[in-house]
Amino acid sequence: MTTRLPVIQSDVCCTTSPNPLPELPAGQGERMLAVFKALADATRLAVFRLIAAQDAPICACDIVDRFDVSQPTIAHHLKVLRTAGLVTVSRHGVWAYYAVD
Amino acid sequence: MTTRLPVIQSDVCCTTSPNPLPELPAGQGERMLAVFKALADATRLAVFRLIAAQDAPICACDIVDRFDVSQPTIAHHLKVLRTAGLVTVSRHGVWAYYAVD
DNA sequence: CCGAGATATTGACGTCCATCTATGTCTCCG
DNA sequence: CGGAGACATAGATGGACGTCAATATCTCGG
Repeated sequence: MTTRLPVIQSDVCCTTSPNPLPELPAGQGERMLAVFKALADATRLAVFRLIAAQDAPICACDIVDRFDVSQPTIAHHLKVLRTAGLVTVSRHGVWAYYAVD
Repeated sequence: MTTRLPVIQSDVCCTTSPNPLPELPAGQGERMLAVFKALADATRLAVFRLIAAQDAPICACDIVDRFDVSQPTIAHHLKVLRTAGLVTVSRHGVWAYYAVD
């Protein structure tokens, strides 16, 4: 690990000014933040990993069965994952099938 | 996008049972969650991206200068990033230099 | 149509957390 | 040594969010 020391002038912490924060394409910063927020909850991360582990879209009721939280909570988490662009939903009759996007 | 339909039996939402949630090596689930939590804040994500954009470790004071939040808030964010294993700190005298881990 | 069931929405509530001010700790210089 | 400055910590506070119960919406079978 090479440091940038030594510091020649004693009244400044470093000789070279740091690089600026790199710009991101329009909307990409918000997208990235939304993805991290979506996966920053234990339940929601597990829901996403369960969906990602499937070979085919998984029914919402099967997701509800596998967690100890209520059905509205699962529905809320699925909406967050959908808004973040992480999963897609396709409805067939009364059932909703989720898959990774 | 191929769905798993049609459903033959009308009283169940799907014919095959979903795959279980895959197991992760010990501690890896907590680590992954900690990383997502650490990057799930706008300020903290920007701090991390600023550190990652450098060619050499960056001084903490240079980070403070680049954001509109107080010095204790930056110190708090840096501690979260450090705890999540995303950055490392090396002190030289009174200055602290941060780099990606 | 009407009832049953699957999913989504609403509103309330408790907890977590980002932020601040104030203060502590540590290092260096005169 | 003592003061100044860089960074960390402590405590308080306001807002964000995960969760639930209740309810709405939608679809299908009888």
